[in-house]
Amino acid sequence: MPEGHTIHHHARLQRRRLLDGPVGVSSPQGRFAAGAARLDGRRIDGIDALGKHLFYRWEGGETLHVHLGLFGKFKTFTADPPPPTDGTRLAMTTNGTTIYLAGPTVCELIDPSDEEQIRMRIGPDPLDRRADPEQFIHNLSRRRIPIGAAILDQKVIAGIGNVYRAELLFLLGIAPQTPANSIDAQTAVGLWDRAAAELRRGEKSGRIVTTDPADLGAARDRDLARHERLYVYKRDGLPCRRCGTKVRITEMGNRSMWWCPTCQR
DNA sequence: GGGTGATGCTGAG
DNA sequence: TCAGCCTCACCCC
Repeated sequence: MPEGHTIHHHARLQRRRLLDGPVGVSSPQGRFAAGAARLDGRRIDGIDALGKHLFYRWEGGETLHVHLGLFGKFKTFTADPPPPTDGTRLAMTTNGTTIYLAGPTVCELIDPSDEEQIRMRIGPDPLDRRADPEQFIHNLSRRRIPIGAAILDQKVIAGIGNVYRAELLFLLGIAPQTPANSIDAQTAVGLWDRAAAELRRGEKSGRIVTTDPADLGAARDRDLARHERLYVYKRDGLPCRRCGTKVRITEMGNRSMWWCPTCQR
């Protein structure tokens, strides 16, 4: 699940659940046992999301850094949590809410200089109100790589993953092979604005929906079936929803990229 | 019950 | 460029 919208979604929900009182912390799997022991029983003062990174501010000055990677998942229970699975790295419990974290790439305590380094190496996050779109435009202008590879690079723009990159380029009608530095400023601003809008939409529901429900005879995003939510992602060989051309798949930036050769020129 | 793939990223070579 | 790492849901038998 984890692109930027997921991370911000979890941050928002967990702020609501976890900031109320002392948090019981453990590591059922054991791989975060030492960290859990340090945090157990303390309060959380705040939870920040930046791109695909989560930062938990614990009472006493500790910062917990979590990155879900490809497999990481949070599970939240508001009553009677089941026993944690073998892979549960972190369990947090407060006021009847239990949150399990399994499969993260990163779950570690960091100090301010570590956090500074992480912040230095990621680009502007469209879900961050203080982010500067000019920085994104500047970053694009300095890369000769294809736009399809550039927007997956977290140093260029933070929070975009493989689903959003394919969908955003389709929505903007940009061929993924277009060199990033040949994108004009107006198009780049359009891309930024659309990224922000789509990520906000995904953040609300916790799922990625880029299609227009009205086009598919539905009233709301949530009424769409799974296969109706996206324009091109994983739809290779199927007709483009806009023009009927077969959706293509190409490798780009080590990942599969789906696009419509007619709509994206 | 086994095999597989996935919305990510790093570090070695 | 590529192997490696994290875990689990889903498919097929």
